[in-house]
Amino acid sequence: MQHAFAVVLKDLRVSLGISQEELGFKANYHRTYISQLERGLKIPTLTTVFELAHVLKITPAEFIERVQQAFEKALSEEWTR
Amino acid sequence: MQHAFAVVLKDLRVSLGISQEELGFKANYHRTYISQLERGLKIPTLTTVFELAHVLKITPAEFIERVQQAFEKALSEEWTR
DNA sequence: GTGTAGACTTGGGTCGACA
DNA sequence: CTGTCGACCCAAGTCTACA
Repeated sequence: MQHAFAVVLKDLRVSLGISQEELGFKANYHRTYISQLERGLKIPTLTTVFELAHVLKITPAEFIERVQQAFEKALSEEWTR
Repeated sequence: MQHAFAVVLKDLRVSLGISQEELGFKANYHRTYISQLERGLKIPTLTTVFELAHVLKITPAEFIERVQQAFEKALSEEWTR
């Protein structure tokens, strides 16, 4: 689940063509924290998700939906193994 | 924003007709913590949102969407004052 | 059944430095 | 530009108890 969030976050950031530094700066989070999020080392707070979504130009709900899908996909791949 | 989450959480719980105790039990969180969430004293982690959504029989994305709407509504009411 | 208080542990989030 | 380390602070989440 932390991993699902991590992947989606990185995908969104890369597809915007911005760096971790830039994302961190715009969302008011430390550069190293973004790094930790993208590696699934930390899991954000709801408020953090809202801030990140804002910078990533996506609604929080859409953001979560993608996490959900990535999560379920990971689960189904577990099952079929 | 914490307030928006609080309201939505309480609404969902009440509409299911279950107590804070029961919600806490089913989602594996302490009773008093649910109380704090519903009063906007604490803001949950993403994983917590997922667990709560599960017990509340709603998808995390829908859950967040409702929070979003409650949040924007609160903002617009600020504006028009 | 819920609010609140206080004390406690874990993990979110910061920050500087170096590869 | 990113990963990682280590130290730090504060908020998430627990738990007991009493109104």
